Amino acid sequence: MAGTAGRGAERGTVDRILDTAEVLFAQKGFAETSLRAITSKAGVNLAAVNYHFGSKEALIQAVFERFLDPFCARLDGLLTELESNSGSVTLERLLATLSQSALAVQKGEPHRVAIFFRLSGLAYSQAQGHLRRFFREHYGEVFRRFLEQLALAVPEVPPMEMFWRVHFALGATIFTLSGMDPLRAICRSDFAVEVLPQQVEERLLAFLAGGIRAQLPAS
Amino acid sequence: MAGTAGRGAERGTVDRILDTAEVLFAQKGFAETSLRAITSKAGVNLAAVNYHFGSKEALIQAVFERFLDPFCARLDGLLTELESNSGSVTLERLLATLSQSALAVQKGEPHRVAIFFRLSGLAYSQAQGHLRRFFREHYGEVFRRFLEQLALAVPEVPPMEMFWRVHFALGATIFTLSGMDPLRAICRSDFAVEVLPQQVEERLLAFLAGGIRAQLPAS
DNA sequence: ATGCGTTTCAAACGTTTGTTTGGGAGGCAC
DNA sequence: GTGCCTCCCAAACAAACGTTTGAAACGCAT
Repeated sequence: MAGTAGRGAERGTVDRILDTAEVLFAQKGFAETSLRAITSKAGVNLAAVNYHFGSKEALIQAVFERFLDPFCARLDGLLTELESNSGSVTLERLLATLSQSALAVQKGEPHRVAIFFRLSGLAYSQAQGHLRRFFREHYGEVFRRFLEQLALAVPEVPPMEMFWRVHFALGATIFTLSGMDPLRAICRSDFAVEVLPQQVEERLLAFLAGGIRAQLPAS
Repeated sequence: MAGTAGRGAERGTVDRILDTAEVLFAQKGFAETSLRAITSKAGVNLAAVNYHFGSKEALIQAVFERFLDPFCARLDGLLTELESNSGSVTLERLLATLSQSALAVQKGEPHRVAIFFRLSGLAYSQAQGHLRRFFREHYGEVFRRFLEQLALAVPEVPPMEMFWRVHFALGATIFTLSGMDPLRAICRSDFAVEVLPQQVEERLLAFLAGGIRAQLPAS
């Protein structure tokens, strides 16, 4: 076992593995991506993965940590900022905060946003146990605080109704953004229009706000 | 190779394989489910899969066909019914039609609805090529007709905007319903309330209608 | 009973998988 | 130099995978 961070000098083995793994995982899924595919494309030895990370499972978790740690740190900061200006948080502002946190952590590489959500979608549908637990333990607290602010912003929606609507919104986000590139390609061929990721984000936020504020069902 | 349908008498090998495969695929994903796991749990010989279906890929497609063929047939019928009553289709009615089609094809086994959507989600995120093509070729036409009716029901949303909102809605649906059971469990422990699948459906439809009709973004 | 097509079976096939091994560079302390 | 620790490498490992094989068992018409 060794330190999990590159020593700061030139791009080291650990980072080359993580960079390649996140792309391949996003393209083909976890089980469908072999360590040999990762290591050969990264230009490192096959044994390097088990040496630096311990196992394939640990590598998968490391890939997520590199995404989620800065994301949650950023979100955490923005949330405390919002909490200090008490009372005046709108739903739109809250959603924008969320997407800002996601965008901010990908410095200069917008295509990594798609990878980020693609991986999240895979984690949600493929995670048998170890990833689910990992998420809840590491990032559950920030999520709970976000829900608190959300209840404050939209008090007319009762808690349990909000619980479900948050998951509907989560689904729409992950699902769409994980297939962002193919969808933009369809849009290009069917409507002859080039749609920027930022415009997709605007559209999505409008949709989510409408859904969360929707009229309550009869029951 | 042989006929792909059981001969009508008692539950045959082919059906036992399909029944087991759909459950295991939904639980663990396609790549993570081995033919040995399927055949041993189904109580049939390992070679039976390759004998009756030809390959694992063909088995996956067969599982989807058993779900989607009746679903699309049902949806197709309901659509032509709506098309005859020209002009007066509301968005809510259209969404209800969709969910009716999904519910109707699972006679007496409501838990299969969850499996159905879980598989759809997996197909969307794991499909590398063969499944995507398969869907587009077999069920693209019905989908196009549904979009047509949708544009008629909500004319204030321009086509391209609607394109994105449909995929947002698709994401919310597949994502949530594929994780329906775990979410209901959380709801039970956090709110001490038992939520029926039908109530989830009502909530989802309200959310989707709100999102699709949401105010258009500034851009 | 004989023959034929269909289905089942245990066993083996060749690959590919994640992981482990033992040795050998390279850098730094002493 | 000698030791020591970190890292890299080619090779091998055992296990699991999808698929194929050839023979046995079945159903059914003749």
